[in-house]
Amino acid sequence: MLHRSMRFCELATMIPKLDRSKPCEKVSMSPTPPIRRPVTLADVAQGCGVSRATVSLVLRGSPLVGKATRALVEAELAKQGYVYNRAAANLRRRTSSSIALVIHDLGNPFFAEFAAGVDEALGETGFVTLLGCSNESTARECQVLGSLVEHGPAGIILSPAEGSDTQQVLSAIGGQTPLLLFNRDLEGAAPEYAHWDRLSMDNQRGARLATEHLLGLGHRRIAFLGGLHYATPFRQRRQGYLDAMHAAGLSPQPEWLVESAPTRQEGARRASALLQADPQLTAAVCYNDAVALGFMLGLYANGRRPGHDFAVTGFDDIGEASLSMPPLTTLSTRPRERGRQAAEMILARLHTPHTPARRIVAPVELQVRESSCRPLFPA
Amino acid sequence: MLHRSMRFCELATMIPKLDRSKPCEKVSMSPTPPIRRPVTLADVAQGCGVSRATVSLVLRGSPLVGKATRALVEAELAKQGYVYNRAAANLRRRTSSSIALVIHDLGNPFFAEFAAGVDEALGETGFVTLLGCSNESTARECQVLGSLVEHGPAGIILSPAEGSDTQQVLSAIGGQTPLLLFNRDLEGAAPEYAHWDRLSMDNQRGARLATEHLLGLGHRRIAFLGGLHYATPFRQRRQGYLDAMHAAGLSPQPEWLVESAPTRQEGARRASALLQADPQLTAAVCYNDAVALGFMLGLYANGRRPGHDFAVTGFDDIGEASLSMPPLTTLSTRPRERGRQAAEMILARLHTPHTPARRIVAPVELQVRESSCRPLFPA
DNA sequence: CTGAAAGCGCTTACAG
DNA sequence: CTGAAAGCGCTTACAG
Repeated sequence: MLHRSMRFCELATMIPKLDRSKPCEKVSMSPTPPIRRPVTLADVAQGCGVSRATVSLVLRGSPLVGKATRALVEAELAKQGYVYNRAAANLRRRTSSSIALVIHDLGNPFFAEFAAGVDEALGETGFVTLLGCSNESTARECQVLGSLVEHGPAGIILSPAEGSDTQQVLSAIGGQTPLLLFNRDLEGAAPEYAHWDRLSMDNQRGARLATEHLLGLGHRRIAFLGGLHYATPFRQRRQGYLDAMHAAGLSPQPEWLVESAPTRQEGARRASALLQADPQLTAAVCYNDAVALGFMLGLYANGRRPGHDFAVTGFDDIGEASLSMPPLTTLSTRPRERGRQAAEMILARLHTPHTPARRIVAPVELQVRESSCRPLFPA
Repeated sequence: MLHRSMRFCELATMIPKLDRSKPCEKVSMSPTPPIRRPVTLADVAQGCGVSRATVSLVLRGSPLVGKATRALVEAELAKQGYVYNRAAANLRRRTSSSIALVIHDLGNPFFAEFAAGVDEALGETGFVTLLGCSNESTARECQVLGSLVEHGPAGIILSPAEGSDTQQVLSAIGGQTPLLLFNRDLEGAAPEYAHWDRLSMDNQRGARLATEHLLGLGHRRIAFLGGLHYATPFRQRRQGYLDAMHAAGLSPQPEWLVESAPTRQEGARRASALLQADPQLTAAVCYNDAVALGFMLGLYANGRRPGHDFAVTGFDDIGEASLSMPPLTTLSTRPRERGRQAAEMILARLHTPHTPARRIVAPVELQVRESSCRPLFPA
């Protein structure tokens, strides 16, 4: 931790000093506007002949200050174009008005939507989002956490990179700041830090619902496509699929379980192989909507018609499945709402720091399309 | 502006005061770890019997401090788990280590990738990203800018909401902080603020290249699909299409120009109508990859085979077109690189505040697929 | 090479 | 109802 601090402090020396100290000598021919020292409370106070304290009280809407004085000060604030320096106020009050949000893959629209939800909810409460992207690297995650924590966030929302563990995270943030884990768990569970809140999706139940839906339509040869085995959500979703199959007395064939990166590209690429491995397949549960969409394109390219001769369902992590193409019956995870929920959880933690950790598993909703097709090949 | 400040100041009173002042009375049975007052330079200084100044010098890597002292201090820093308070340092030094990033639609993967690029490049320089989402609302954009500017960012990167104008933005940020406009221009050009940097994509040339590519393959009846007329990039892209068509001596039919929201849903929905309006169409330039992908699905659903009997090209804003389905010849805009570029531009502005504004139009690259098809219906 | 002191822009008891 | 003063956690000339 020492080294981290050191490194970032040294980085600070690279940051140019914005020299706003000397009032600008206005050169009339210069087309660029002069850089002025930002106006402070003291400037405003002097401008209208009251004390800094009074100006501060006006700003904070205190009832202690008289009507006339208030009007005077407000006019002066507007006139000088005063901008509140929240960093200074936070320092003095020992408060924070920011929350750090560390995302392992912002390029993934699921997490982008999540981030938008977090920011939206925080903004409504007067908090600001400190963004950090780890790009699925635990090393970068540590750096980013270390850097953000120096800005004194009141809390951290972390969607951990694959493989990041409790000790790493802990030593990066120092154990003072409340943390909320989103979507994934950390490795190396350390029970003494079980006070971290958690928010995740009910992946297992969702996959079970989707599989049961297909079984209910009469499908028997159902594939589970996409996702990589090291990801927690993958294991949970696959388990839900297996649960439903086993409960129906079916043994999924090994070739029905196909791992792939959770992308359209891979979904599309797997279609031919899957249809060759078992031409009798009539349905698939897809790991997420990206895989499902790619798989649908792959089906088309192989002369199949999803929704007519092949049933596809999948998790609608990203919102892609809400595409108006009918075949997909989807499992909705509503990432933006999850973002708002995460924001509310971490803010709640600030008011009640000593409450036991909350572990929320958000429900997943099956949205059935009319066109969900029955199998062409009876079992 | 006054009212804005006021509102946010009042919001501040909602922010709970993290009372870290009194050292925790450790209750041994409590399972939650004690909240300690964060350790400061003074604590460390006292802990190893040097002055605060010395500790500060050690942190900042100054050569002025002796080897032995340095080692002593470093040990103490590690022992106490010191976390640098960058806000305090920034206050004292009158510097800033953050950049505000305001995005009108983070759910759009193009802007999510852009944001990731910004954050990546900023992180490498020791800066932190203050995120704000305007959700395509100019009112929220003003709020968000007002809130972020109170945190004293060294610069602002703004991807403006549709319809936001110079005066609004200016009065929200106060005219002191350097600003970079990404992707869109503001309405109500005010020449005195022409010092704002701009970064956008060469939409017109890109669309022209794509159209010329199709013309070169022999296509004559080419549609331009998707996008909404009020968006600047739409008008630029459509203009590029029109330029190429006119240069080839062709007059695009009115029914070839179809506006729609830039989504897969709309792209898919427009396919049938477009094929009915002119069954002789052999190719389309799509506004972006979302539209193109939806349109491809729509073609399949209408019994056409993109890449075989219909040529599709489009802007690959989002990276969707890099889907391994062959039909799309794409125009790459590389949003993540644009993000890095924006970060570099705004950081450069800090070193050279009085340089004239830079207006960069990033090139767009045509990536031709082998499978680009020739028209089935000769002109 | 190290320490005492002033100050960044705010807030907040405490007098008056 | 208003003002003088202390202090949040740092940095930085300036002495020594």
